[in-house]
Amino acid sequence: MVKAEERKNWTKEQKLELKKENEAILNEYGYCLMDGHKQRVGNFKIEPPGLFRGRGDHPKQGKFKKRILPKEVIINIGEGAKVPEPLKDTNGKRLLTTIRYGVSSFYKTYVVSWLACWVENIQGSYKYVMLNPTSRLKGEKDWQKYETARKLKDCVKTIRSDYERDWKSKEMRLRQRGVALYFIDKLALRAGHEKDEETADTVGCCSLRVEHIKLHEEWEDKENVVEFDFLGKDSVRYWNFVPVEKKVFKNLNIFMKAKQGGDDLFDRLSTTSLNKYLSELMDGLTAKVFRTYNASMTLQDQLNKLTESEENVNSKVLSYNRANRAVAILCNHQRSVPKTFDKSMSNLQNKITEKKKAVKETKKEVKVLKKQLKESKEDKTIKQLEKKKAQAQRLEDQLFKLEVTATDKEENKEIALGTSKLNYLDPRITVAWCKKHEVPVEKVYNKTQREKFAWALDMAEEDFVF
DNA sequence: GATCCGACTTAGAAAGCGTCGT
DNA sequence: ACGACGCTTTCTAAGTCGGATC
Repeated sequence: MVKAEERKNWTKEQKLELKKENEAILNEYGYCLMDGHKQRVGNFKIEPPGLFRGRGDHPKQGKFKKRILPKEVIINIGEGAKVPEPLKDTNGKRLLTTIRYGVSSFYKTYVVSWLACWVENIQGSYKYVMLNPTSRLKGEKDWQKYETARKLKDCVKTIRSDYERDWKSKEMRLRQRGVALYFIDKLALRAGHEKDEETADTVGCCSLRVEHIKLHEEWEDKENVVEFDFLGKDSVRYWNFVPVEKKVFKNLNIFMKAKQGGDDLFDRLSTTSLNKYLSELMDGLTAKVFRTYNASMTLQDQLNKLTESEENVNSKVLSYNRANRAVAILCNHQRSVPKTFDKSMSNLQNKITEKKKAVKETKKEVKVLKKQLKESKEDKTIKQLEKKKAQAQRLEDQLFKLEVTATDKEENKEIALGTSKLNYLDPRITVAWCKKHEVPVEKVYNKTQREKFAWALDMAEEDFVF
């Protein structure tokens, strides 16, 4: 392996050659044939050996992740498909790989979608080579996910009144389930499975411990406020003050009674039993469906609230980003402040100052021309004035755009929009909004996103309702 | 019913790369 | 031609969840 530092000093020719090499690798290994269709493969390169970098306070951080040998890799190919030529080591010895023909026929009643897999040595878990998100298979799955979430719309009312009823149940188990489900629904918390000691200490809804919440009867002129403070997925901190219904507040008091900080808040509840209950309420319903449902609903609501039909495209895009941001906040999608944030922000401010100056000056020039015109009605001056006016307008538009960008940037400082855009927001909402407000899709989706959401771009109904 | 296993989605950071001003 | 900057792509860890197994 060549160090990145060294690579920087390579000549243009060397860099070009590397690029060509990578292209050749992509062409040879980056695609597969599925039902006769050529599909992009996602991660077709095996993970190189190195130090394991867990996130947060991970007990196995720094452990050596070993090199995976060809014999450890299982390839899943169709029966009768051509077995790939085994790679050879430096001595010309064949490095054999396990081939598994149609995994479904072995012991499964369903067909898996992975192309290859191996077992990793840190947690002993499987790693898979799968298709790219642009593939037909992944697109179909994505569509299915949103259809399940949309189905929830029809029964969410009943589910909500059911869990509110459960807050008064005689059975503690049902009260806990009712409160937990309320959190999952209202706050878009993750299910929160039990985890072993070998991973960072993070929690979701069902695994919340007493120490993760504080009850405030009053907090900033609100009543019955629950303060959440815990580390969620990827050790991202969830810290939120939430006013809740009195019954929920009282129940939490009961759940916490006679418990230590380290005890489970919902000691009579497991993700398994919760999901089992949910699946009885609606086919395909699980805890995570609520996240998808509430995220997409929030986007749609916010777009309706924030978009003004008379606005120009830039303000509309700002509105879109704000709606997207509301979802990211709901789902707690954070990022660390980019290293270059302060610098790029001050660059932007400088640009704004300069543009303001330019606007001012151009307007002055317009005035001068107007004065001239009063004195002598020359054709030349009329033309000049028109030109100046147009220039002033152009500059003002540019200024406006810069100011919008600055607002957007500041509001986005510590919030990651990408995750919700990619995983939680039904793309058909976005596409319909773009159509309705005559915003080019390119303004809200980049190339990758457009490729991934090709299925929705094709459908493109203007009156789509999630 | 608890725990394990396998397959899949979701996640933030790092690396890569094209563009733009100098 | 060159480096800074910002967006895109890659990387792989960390979740969810259903079914098998203990």
